Amino acid sequence: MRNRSCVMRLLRYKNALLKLKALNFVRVFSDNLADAAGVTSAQVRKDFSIFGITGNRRGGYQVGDLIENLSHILGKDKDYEFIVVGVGNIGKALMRYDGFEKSGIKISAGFDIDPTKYDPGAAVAVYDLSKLNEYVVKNKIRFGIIAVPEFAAQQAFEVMINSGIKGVLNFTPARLKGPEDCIINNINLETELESIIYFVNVADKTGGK
Amino acid sequence: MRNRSCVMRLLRYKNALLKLKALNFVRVFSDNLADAAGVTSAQVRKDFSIFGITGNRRGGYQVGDLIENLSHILGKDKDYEFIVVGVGNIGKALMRYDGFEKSGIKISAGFDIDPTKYDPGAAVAVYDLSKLNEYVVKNKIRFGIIAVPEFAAQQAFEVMINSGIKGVLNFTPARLKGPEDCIINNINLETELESIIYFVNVADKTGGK
DNA sequence: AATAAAATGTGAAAAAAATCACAAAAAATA
DNA sequence: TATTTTTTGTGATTTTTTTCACATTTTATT
Ligand SMILES: NC(=O)c1ccc[n+]([C@@H]2O[C@H](COP(=O)([O-])OP(=O)(O)OC[C@H]3O[C@@H](n4cnc5c(N)ncnc54)[C@H](O)[C@@H]3O)[C@@H](O)[C@H]2O)c1
Ligand SMILES: NC(=O)c1ccc[n+]([C@@H]2O[C@H](COP(=O)([O-])OP(=O)(O)OC[C@H]3O[C@@H](n4cnc5c(N)ncnc54)[C@H](O)[C@@H]3O)[C@@H](O)[C@H]2O)c1
Repeated sequence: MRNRSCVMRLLRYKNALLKLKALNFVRVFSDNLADAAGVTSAQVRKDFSIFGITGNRRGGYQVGDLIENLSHILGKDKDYEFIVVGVGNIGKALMRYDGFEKSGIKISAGFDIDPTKYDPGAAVAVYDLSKLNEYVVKNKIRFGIIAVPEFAAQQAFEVMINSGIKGVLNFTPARLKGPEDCIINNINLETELESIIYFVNVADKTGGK
Repeated sequence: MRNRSCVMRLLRYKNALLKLKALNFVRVFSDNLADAAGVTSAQVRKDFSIFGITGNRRGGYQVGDLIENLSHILGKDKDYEFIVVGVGNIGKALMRYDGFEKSGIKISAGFDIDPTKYDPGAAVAVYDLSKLNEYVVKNKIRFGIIAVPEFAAQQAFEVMINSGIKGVLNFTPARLKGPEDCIINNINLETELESIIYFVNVADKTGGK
């Protein structure tokens, strides 16, 4: 099934393959990909089977072909632009990161309501939130990142949706409500840290110190 | 079962409950929590059932009791300190964030190999990586965050493990290898964005025009 | 006090995901 | 060319997770 975790695995396979390709690998086996992605080889083959990706019995898979196949399935034939709403700690960290390019992702602008954040001349320009609609429509942006304080998240989201954005990565703890056809991925750093605490505490109790 | 997604849900319930408490709510029903966490009410009750949390038939749950129960299960009776390794874009964003306190989380120091990052006098001090062991041992730190470049991730991880750290949040795309008893949570922002692209593209093709 | 209404708690059922296991194909070897 | 070895591809099986559905309990109402 084309569920989230399956797609996340495909992305991991693709990243592992890109590294193998950089090392001039030509062939790869499901076992290798399994190790790289932290799953079983049967899982790798099953995932490929679901998406109709085939290899060569006894010969494994051609690295180049596999990357092409996965890139096509994952819609990464071309580059995609994201905007960031909320140019604070997280927003800035994302805008300054130079590693997205190699994944075909570009952060093309930031938006904020704090005038001290505006910087239309920067490498990644920062504009007033009121300019978002115009910018998104003109540049046909379809993806955005929400990095505003929690209380402003739903409002920022609605501005984005109304401008035509179809997919967002939400860093706030808020659970956004919007149209069915908008994809929302949530990252909650607090709960990530809290879950680590939980599992370490459990290991302490059971695994015996 | 006490698996990751179940624990993540409990954390979401707890966060929703803290907000309800702030609004002076006394009672809450599984339906309310379901809405807040984006799951079904049966899921909420099943989760509680697994952990032996009970409410009052017809009367729902007492907000205060529930928070206490969940906090106990989730091991959040006291505060926990994290260190950050790699004080770059992401590392700094985390160290400057002032919202962790309310979850009982404190980022107590940062470590880097770049001398220009050292800042022992800062609100959250930044030290040379070589000081990590001493600091972690002395302060009995058990949790850390990895925000170094990918190539340095495994090395940084090993320094942390050897100092006694038991749980890490890893922002690099690297798949860390270490002892069984160390908890590793991975956040891969690239694949998060890429998966959004995938699902929006799929929705485009199937869902409509 | 009897009846009705509302919400929990949980086994049973269903759905989803992962693993197994092995025939089929391809390559290597004899 | 025949045999052996290796790895894929996938139906069947198992495991895990979620949902269903309803008896049970509690509160409210008459
Ligand atoms: N920084 C972290 O490490 C961290 C950790 C956990 C969660 N978060 C969450 O991520 C989000 C962002 O955190 P942060 O630390 O970057 O916050 P921040 O306060 O540093 O930045 C928020 C930015 O959003 C801007 N803003 C406020 N309202 C806005 C609006 N309506 N439209 C556009 N911009 C607006 C502010 O001017 C500010 O620049 C928060 O919801 C926070 O809860 C952050
Ligand atoms: N910033 C983002 O938005 C973003 C997005 C996706 C992924 N990531 C990943 O997160 C990680 C951090 O990204 P960033 O943008 O913060 O990087 P960065 O380059 O801004 O910061 C990395 C820091 O780590 C330090 N460092 C290098 N080697 C070290 C070592 N061995 N020990 C201790 N410190 C060391 C560097 O001096 C630097 O200060 C990277 O692995 C990156 O792939 C970041």
